Amino acid sequence: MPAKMDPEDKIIATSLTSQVERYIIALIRREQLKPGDALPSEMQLVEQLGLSRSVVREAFRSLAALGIVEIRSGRKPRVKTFDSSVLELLLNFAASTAQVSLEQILEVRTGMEIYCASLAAQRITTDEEQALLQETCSIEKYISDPESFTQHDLRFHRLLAQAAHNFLYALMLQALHQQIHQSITAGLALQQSAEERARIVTLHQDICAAVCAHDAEKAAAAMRRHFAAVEQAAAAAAAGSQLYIKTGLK
Amino acid sequence: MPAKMDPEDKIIATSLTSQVERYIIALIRREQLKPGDALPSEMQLVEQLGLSRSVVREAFRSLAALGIVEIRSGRKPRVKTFDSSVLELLLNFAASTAQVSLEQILEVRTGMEIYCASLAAQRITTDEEQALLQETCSIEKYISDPESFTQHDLRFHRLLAQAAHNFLYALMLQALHQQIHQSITAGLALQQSAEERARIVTLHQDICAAVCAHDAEKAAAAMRRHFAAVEQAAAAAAAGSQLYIKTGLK
DNA sequence: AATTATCAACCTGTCAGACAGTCTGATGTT
DNA sequence: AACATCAGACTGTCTGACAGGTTGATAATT
Repeated sequence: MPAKMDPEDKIIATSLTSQVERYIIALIRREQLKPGDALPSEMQLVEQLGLSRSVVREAFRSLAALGIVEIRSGRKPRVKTFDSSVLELLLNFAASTAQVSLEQILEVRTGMEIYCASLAAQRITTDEEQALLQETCSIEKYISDPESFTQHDLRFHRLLAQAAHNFLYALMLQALHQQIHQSITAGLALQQSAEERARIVTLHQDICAAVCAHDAEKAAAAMRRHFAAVEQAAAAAAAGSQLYIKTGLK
Repeated sequence: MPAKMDPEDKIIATSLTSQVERYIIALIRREQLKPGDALPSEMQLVEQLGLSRSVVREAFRSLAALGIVEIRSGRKPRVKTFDSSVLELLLNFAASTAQVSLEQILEVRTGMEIYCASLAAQRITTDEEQALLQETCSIEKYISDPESFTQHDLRFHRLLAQAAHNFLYALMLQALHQQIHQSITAGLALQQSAEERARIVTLHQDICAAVCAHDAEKAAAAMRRHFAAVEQAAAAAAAGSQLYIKTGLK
């Protein structure tokens, strides 16, 4: 076991596994490996580093958990394409352990979506305009079906994030959306009334129009109005449920 | 840049280790464990689930990589307090493998900071006002020392995130800041001229004043101006470096 | 009695070897 | 040239073992 530990490293006191993690990350960076590229197999690294297989295995599994590499039985580990799943998992966990509240998530989403709308207005392509228009119609069409309505609403916002042509925005918003959607289906969030949904349709049409007109200012303003309405509805719902609790009336 | 799911996700990759991961997460949720609470030891879970120790170990290490649990030699695993380190690691990796560009990070930061400023204006406490004011002075004071200047600039924005009283904002902005700071120190980002720094000081003073005056509108507007300036400087720097490359002149 | 020192039990970190199931690419067949 | 087959490589899981860190109760000291 030629695992030479410098005494100076004891301050960091990192486990061998963590060191191997960093080694692999450094390897990816050094070799400029791209998503899909193969990494050394466990045994190759074992021989190369003179460590036991457990250590190398755990390092790979940790990186897999972070969504950095992909490991599947029988195949060499590969660099993985980044996606929102890890972020979703973390957000989900943070929310379910009450370290982060739904209000906080919604606030973050608000800030991101407003700016995202103005970016989308500047960058949207004609194809994306088509898709956005169609989705806006779908939202209106399914106004009476809360389930589909929510579904199309989320899709609308996802299209907008794509139109901003910023991968990180699409990624983060996707994670936030997923978390919010989950809260909604769990009945933890606002139940929208028909009037509220009608207003939301109008607001979405405003957003769509502004974005397609490449008017960043108007798009941001419309999105601001949208989230102001959402916030208002959420506050009303919270107050309403309290009233319901207090009075026992509907 | 599609945020679509791979069709290979159709069947959940259910290795035993992944199942144990989910089991532990479910356990934390079910028992409503809070950060710092102890989890079952490896051996306890081994007996409880009738699996080998490797499987349980790898599950714990994966969760540790995600920042969900904390494992240290000799001690039982504990639920960990959420922090930005995982997000930083992921962002750092995404940036270094060119899956995400610095511009994209900066854009996300822009959207978040603008809204964050308006939230801060509504929620800042007098103590936080004090700290913000002091930091604003520090920025001005160290205007001639780029290193300290950047340091205080980051601190200013961190204080603002705290004043917004939204843990998620603080968390995400911290991760974005760290990544941007790293790019700056690596010389990958803009080198600010003295005039630019002077302008930034003014803009920070504007932000500070608006926030302390509890004027959300003005705070957002000031922050927008700030990032418009940053963006402009970045664009100029990019054009300048291109010019430098092309002409060989300074 | 209060404080400190000690130690045993528990726990994680690492190593070694083994076997089963999966995947890939080369080989051979049609 | 297209296809079927198969050996080799690779990961998933299990068992057993030992070193070293951590903790809390017990014993020793003041």
